[in-house]
Amino acid sequence: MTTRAGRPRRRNQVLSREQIIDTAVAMLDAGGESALTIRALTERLSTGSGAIYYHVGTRDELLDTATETVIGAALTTRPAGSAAAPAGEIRVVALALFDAIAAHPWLATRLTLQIVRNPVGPVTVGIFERIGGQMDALGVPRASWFDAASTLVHYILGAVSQNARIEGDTSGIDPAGDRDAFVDEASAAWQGLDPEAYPFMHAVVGQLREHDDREQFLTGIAVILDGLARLR
Amino acid sequence: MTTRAGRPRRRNQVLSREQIIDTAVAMLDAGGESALTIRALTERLSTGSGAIYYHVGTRDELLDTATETVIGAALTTRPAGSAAAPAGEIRVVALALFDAIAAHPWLATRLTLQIVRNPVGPVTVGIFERIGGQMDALGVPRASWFDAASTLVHYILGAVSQNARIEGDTSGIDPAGDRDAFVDEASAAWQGLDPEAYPFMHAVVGQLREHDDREQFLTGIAVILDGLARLR
DNA sequence: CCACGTTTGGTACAACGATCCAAGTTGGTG
DNA sequence: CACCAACTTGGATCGTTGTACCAAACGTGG
Repeated sequence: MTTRAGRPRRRNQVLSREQIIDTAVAMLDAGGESALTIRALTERLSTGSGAIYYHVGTRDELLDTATETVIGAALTTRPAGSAAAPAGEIRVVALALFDAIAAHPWLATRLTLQIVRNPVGPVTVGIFERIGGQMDALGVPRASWFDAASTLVHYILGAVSQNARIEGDTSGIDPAGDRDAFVDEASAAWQGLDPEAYPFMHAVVGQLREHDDREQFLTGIAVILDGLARLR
Repeated sequence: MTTRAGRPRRRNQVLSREQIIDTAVAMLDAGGESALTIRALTERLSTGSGAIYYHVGTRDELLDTATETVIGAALTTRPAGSAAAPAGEIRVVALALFDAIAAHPWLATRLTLQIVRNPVGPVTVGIFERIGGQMDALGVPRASWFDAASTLVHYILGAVSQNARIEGDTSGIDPAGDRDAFVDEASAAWQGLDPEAYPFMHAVVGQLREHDDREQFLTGIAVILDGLARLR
């Protein structure tokens, strides 16, 4: 019970970097990106802004770090347990990202922002390596590996970002109710469109009501895998 | 040359809504999202903030409106000239969006933000209708229309957003030089990764150097169309 | 010519991110 | 045991932002 440090706690460390990041993620989850202010963070941690900047730097760097932390954790799911089929491995990674963004909707914009500004960071590289590593076993010719992996990554990140939902308040105890209300509103809006200008939207409004986001997401992956199979 | 109004200019109208939006888009193109401040906008238009809020509302609404304007303009390319092949029509729409985001990089985050917050708006509906309208001619079974169109839209918007490039300053007279420098930096970073932990990144670093964004984007669409052909 | 709704320019305020600094804390050293 | 130096912390401060609000200017219909 003494202060013997299992981890290399160097000198006086009342506040840790991980603590700040975890709190930031919690605040982002609770109220979205606008809820993470330096002031609110210092108040919740009972500290000053100096400590925050000392440990994690600027607010933008904190958001990047939070993104890397969450995505990194999501990517550690099933670190190649028993060698599964390559298609299955891709599905596992894709669903891990899908669930991560469902739990942390603020990732929707932050993820693309990070990919655009820093395509060399651990987020992009980690996802790409994990997906691309299956190209060989998938039978994709070596010359098309980059194109094939890019197609999958673009689809996965696009679908995952666009499926994010932003709830206005934290009173949403029933997530299914939120989703139903959202689908109701969307289908009502689609139905109200001009049928002659938007024939397709009217044709599929029924499928909108019945579809399952997760299933549709996996269907898209299956479609792309089918398409990739023709590349050989 | 008198003040005879061709369009219904109602009363005293020194400042028009379109003027504000066009100026906002120009400022966004020049310096990114952070460059569009109400103050800078009022200064450039030689007016006050009251006029801005009267015409276009809050800053967030202005950004949404700017997004709708740019995307709407991009979607009017080839409003069904001569009935082309459905795959060609999809390519036209996809490339229009690709070029739009290349010309306006700030769309990368704003587009997903708008889709997430308002999936019923003209942006989402316009893209969806334009892509989905080709499902019938493409031979996709009616029951899969929604899934198929969603797959395409998710891929297109994902790829297009992730391909956006944000330049730091406006001194980039040579866009090709910017791109080469970017690819050089990225490939150097990929090369510097641990080859055992990231074998795939090392395997495709050569393809990264040689690839063309636009071609790769179209390859992905072709892959998905191939996959959709198997749905029948 | 008057009156009233429309449009405009500017002021004011609260909140934000970031910088800076002085005080506090701790482990090692003599 | 005393002391120093580096590390860590909390808060005060500054410049900037979005936006609510208001009074004057404007022009059109009566």
